[in-house]
Amino acid sequence: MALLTGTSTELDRLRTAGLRPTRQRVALARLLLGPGAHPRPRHVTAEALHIEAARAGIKVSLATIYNTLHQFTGAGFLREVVVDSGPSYFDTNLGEHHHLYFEDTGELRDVDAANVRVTGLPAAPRGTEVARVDVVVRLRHRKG
Amino acid sequence: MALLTGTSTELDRLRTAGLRPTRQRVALARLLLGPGAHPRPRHVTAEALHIEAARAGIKVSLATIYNTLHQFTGAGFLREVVVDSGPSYFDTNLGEHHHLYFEDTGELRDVDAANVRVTGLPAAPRGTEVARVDVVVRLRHRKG
DNA sequence: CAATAGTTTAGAACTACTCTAAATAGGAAC
DNA sequence: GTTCCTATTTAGAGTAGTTCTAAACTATTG
Repeated sequence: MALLTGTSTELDRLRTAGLRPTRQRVALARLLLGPGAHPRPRHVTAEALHIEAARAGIKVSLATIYNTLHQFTGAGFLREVVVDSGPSYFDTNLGEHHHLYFEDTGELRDVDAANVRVTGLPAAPRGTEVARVDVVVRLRHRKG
Repeated sequence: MALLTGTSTELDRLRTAGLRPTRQRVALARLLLGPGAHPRPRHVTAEALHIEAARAGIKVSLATIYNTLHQFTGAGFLREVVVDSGPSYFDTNLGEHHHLYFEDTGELRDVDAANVRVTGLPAAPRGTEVARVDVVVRLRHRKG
């Protein structure tokens, strides 16, 4: 009874994405994508997720954390965000959005793209298409 | 005579910025910022600059390349751009501008900000100010 | 030109990942 | 269930990009 409690939403999502629902993947999917897991949207680093998983009693190596984060990104469950050197963030917010980046703390906050309009950008050059337009508002502690 | 040829513009810029005009810094300033050095704007990585300097007969260690790039950035001679994991780019374009990023090749191209308008962004939260708004258009090879 | 403080350097160290090859574990077939 | 096969996981080595350290060097001041 204990093993199969809870919805198997995550299990189904994994299977649909062609990912075998292993213990590690299911557990990480619950942590990141499960209902009421953490307040979302979240911006998690591999290192942070590794620690969080360990605290939750999930035994998973760092290599698997990286593999899984990339597989989830490929499957469209997450979005990778790089704003500066240092670790990548994986964002659970899949909607169109941009970011507020606090340079002093490294904190990343979402900005719904619904209200934001970017005009005057050039057309995509021949042979290319726009994958995404990222807007990052870099904030620093007000001086003075 | 040979040692002091050329304008000493770079030398003065360094001094004004409080940077002692050492052989290495002057040589790198000429490569990056000097008139007619390379077509500009440029997006150079530390590694690429190290190789370029070596080819130009400038003996400079990689550590100094990194130090100098950061000092130049601090002095406002360069701007650091991070678009994905991998090396940082240092941009000689100091005007307001955004970037086209070719995901397949890693190429970075400037977009003059004069024509671009970004509206609907939230105000900077209390105690912070906007350091910069970066727009990155991510391009990929058109599929299909 | 000597003193001194800022610079440079080689090489070690470090961070954030990725790879490798062996062990493990889903899941289909019986 | 048991067997088999392949996907997955893992520890640990390896790598890229960058920073640190402590000693050697050099631009400037007196």
